[in-house]
Amino acid sequence: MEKTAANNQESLLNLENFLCFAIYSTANAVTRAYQPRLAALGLTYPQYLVMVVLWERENQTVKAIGEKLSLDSGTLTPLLKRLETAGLITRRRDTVDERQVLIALTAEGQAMRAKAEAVPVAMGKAFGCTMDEATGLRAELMTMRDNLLESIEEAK
Amino acid sequence: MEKTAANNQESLLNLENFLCFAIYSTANAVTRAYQPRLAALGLTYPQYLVMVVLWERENQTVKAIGEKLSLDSGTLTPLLKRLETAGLITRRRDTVDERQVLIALTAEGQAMRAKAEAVPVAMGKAFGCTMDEATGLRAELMTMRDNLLESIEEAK
DNA sequence: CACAATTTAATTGTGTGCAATTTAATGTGC
DNA sequence: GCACATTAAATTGCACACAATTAAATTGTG
Repeated sequence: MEKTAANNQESLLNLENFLCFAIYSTANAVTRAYQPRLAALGLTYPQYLVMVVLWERENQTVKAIGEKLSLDSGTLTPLLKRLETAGLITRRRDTVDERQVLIALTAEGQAMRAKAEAVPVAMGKAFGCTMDEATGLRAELMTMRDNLLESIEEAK
Repeated sequence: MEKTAANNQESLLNLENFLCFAIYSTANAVTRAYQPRLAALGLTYPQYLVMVVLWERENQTVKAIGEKLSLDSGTLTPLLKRLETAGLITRRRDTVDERQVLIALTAEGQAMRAKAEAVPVAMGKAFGCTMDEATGLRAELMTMRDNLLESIEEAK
């Protein structure tokens, strides 16, 4: 047996055992798998998530969107500008609190929702798991995500 | 009850129900959670994964590393150049097949392994799950990843 | 009410990811 | 043995992520 391989079976530094890599690699695969269907709408995967948040409720601030998606203004500001350029949303300063920027859907942005409904349906098959498995996995992941975010806060 | 919210309970377009978002968001949290500990080694999270692959076996081609991490040369080439600049690896053309580039560890790259052993141990707590939960989740995610990658290939 | 602390976005800079293309080397079919 | 396909990296261009900083508005406090 090869020495290096033997060492690694005992080692914690084994990619095969990395939960973090499983998450990382699956996330990359998700983005790639969605890409062809979202390209038909002219959206990237993160842009699609922002649109989903806006289809749930109009006139949200950048901060509110960021909290739901765990993204900061450094990511969202340029992304939202692209959605604005694409004619899907509008951005305007809140007249009551001018620190805030309110994001609203244009008619085109609203209209896209109907087409977007087909995306999760089509993608369901690609995941290759049952609805129950998906529900369970989602819950486990969200708990883990919250644990990770908490540990980041604690470290500050 | 608000109309939009009521519609969304029936809708598939509900962020709360998105397995893909749970994966995406957890992956972002993983990268952020690792960052402080990896910064002590001078590595980013993807750079750390490349180093893990190289600690498992020396003298791998860019392609071999890419297959293990599901990353292409567009991502790896600049990343590997940075690791080379940092003095952790060497890059040299295979003399037998000059299309290939072989990546090897420097003494410094080898030496970093000892420090890196502490990272998974420290991160284990941040995930907030048992070893068994982690093992099960990892297996489910890797299966799903393979399903997604397969569906991408089929679409071609 | 002055003024420091806080909050919200935007900006800057670095490092991924990935599609698409290019370049060079190797295989292959005839 | 030579055109043609295939393969491996590199390159180009675009869009995230995120740390760190900046700018402007609001809040809190004495």
